[in-house]
This record gives sequence, structure tokens and C-alpha cells, in this order.
Amino acid sequence: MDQFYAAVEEREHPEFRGRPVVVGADPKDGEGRGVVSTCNYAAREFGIHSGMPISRAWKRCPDAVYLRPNFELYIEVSSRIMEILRTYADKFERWGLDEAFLDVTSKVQDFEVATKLAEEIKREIHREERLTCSIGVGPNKLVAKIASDFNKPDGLTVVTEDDVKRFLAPLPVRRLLWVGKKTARKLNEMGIKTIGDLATFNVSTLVDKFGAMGEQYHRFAHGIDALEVAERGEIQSIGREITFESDTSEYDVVLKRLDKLGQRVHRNLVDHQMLFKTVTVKIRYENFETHTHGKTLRAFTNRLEDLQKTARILAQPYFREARKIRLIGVRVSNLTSSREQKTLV
DNA sequence: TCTGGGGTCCTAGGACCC
DNA sequence: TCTGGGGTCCTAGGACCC
Repeated sequence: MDQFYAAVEEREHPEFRGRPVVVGADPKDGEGRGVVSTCNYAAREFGIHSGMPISRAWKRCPDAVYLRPNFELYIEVSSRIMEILRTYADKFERWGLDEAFLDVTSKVQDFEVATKLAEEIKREIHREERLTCSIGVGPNKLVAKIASDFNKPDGLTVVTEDDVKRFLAPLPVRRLLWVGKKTARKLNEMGIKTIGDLATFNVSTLVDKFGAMGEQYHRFAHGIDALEVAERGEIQSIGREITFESDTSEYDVVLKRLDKLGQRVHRNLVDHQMLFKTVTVKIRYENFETHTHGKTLRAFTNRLEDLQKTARILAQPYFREARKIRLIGVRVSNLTSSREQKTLV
């Protein structure tokens, strides 16, 4: 979906039309913490983009419409769109709230028919939700994903097997799936700027530098990706975290917030009918130094008290030397379903 | 410029077991 | 007196995704 959160907000508020819309943290007249989640194209004209500190966005365009994300609404719209998409696919994989992979192998004989199908999907989503999306068609997930990012908004990019190398070669390595900021920088330092550079680079050097992933990157650069389109299974962890409005060394305040976060995690856990065995606390100091500290209990539990008590104990060692804390979080993992009756010995 | 919040997966070291 | 090999699980940190 194109600029999903911002597009949904514009749809719900016609009065915003034509104005820059920024969804994210509260800018608080330029003093706000947090980042931009999504912004529309009018806001992008001011150089605003997702991930940018909200304070910086404010400086660039104080007159934009600034909104806190309304996840309930986005989830609702997302669910309807996902149901539409599902009907078109042999295999379906949701990818966040606003992206999805569709394996349509059995529905189409060739790329021409696949293109027609993509056009039909775009039409149906626009008819039902009055929102636009950008679609990439390719021989595998990797190529389809990169193709979908190639032409936005309201784009459709088709890359056939024969075109894959020509399509990928000139693109910066950063566009590859799983090549983020850090890896892109390392690759650039090795003189690898484009996906084409990566494709012709010596594999063993890549393996030396990146381990098993080095070989993966090399395959990706050739457009080779054997990953299945598959629905995600059971969830692996549930966590909540918050950044304080101002960094604090009032540890009783921090512990209160930790308890509240524990409550929210617990509520979610119970909704999912899950038990947990591991609790992990996350602390970020004012200098952005971040630590996690976890403990695995002896048995599965879903008791709030177990969660909160363990979290408090785990957080304790970080409360020293009056160091100011920026963020606190708690996560449970090692989950199992509480639906099946477990035999306890 | 001052960096959110929800997640997933991988790695490396260490404890422990047989 | 020096030190195997197979395995599992736990922990902390880091990179990546939306």
C-alpha cells in the first residue's frame, strides 16, 4: 500500500487533501521525541520521510498536519485488504500491515497474464477501499519485492526471468532484501555499490566477511531466491516498550512504567491464549546505550505476578550511578499455547 | 539530526548432559 | 595431567523488516 497510514487518514479526512500529512510521534512544537511513521507525498516534497526524527520534520514543515497513528483503524482497513488479496493467491503471506506476498503460480500461465491479474488486484482495492498500491511481479519473492518498490505510488513493475539481471544490476545494494544500512555501508566500503557489483564479486571474500549470509547476498544479487510464500505460524514473542518524555533517574517511576508495560504484555498474552517461560527487560540509557537482560523460568506460566516480579528483578542492576534512562521495555518469549492441555510432571 | 515501537532471525559463548 | 565429541538450552547483542 502506498504511504498506508497517511493515505488512510487522508481518506477519512477530506479536509487534509492537498496538505502535507505526517503520521508519527507528537511533534510538540519541535520538542517532541520519536519519529515519522508515514507521510504523504506532499510532505515528502519538504524532505520529510519515514524514520526521520519528528522534531526535524517539524523544522522542515511546521504547517503540515501532524497525526498520532490510529492503529485500530489501520488494522481494520488492513484486514479487509488482506482478505481481498488472499482470494487471488495460491499461497499468501502477510508482511506487516500494508504489504503481502502472493504466489499466483497456478493462476497464471505467463507474465502477461500475471500482469493482468496485478492490474485487477489494484482495481479491486481501489474500488473497495479507495486506496492505491504498488505491485511488483517477478519469478520469486525477492524480485517481486524489489520490483514493487521500483515504481511508486500506484505503480506496477513486471520483471520476467529473462529481465532479472538487467533489472537488478544498476540498483544500489541497499535495495536488496536483508541488506540494511549497516550491511550496505560495509559493502560500499568494499567497493560494492550496485547489485551488479555484488553479483560479480568474489563469493569467498563475501563469506569471509559476512559468514553464511555472504553466500546469500551473492545469490540474491543474481536474483536467486528460493524462499516459499508461507503464512507465518505461531507468534514467537510479545513485548511493549516506551521512551520517556524526558530521560529519568527516578527509578520508582521507571518501575511503575515497567509494571504497566507488564500489564499490557499480559493482556495480549491472555488474548492469544499463550503461556511464557522467558522474560526479557530492555533498558536504554540517555546516551542510547541499550541493554537486554532476560531470564527463563522453570515452567510455563501466564501469571501477571510472575511477569512483573521477574521484570523488576531483571531491571534492578541497571538502576545505578544515577544514570538516566531513556527507554524501558519488557518482552515475553519461549511461548506455548495454553489451549492444549499440558501434562505437568 | 538525534534517533518509535512492534516484531523476526542469527550468532557466539557458555553451561550442562551423556 | 591434560582435555573428545555429540547434543541442547540459555543469554546478550545485533541486524533487519514494516
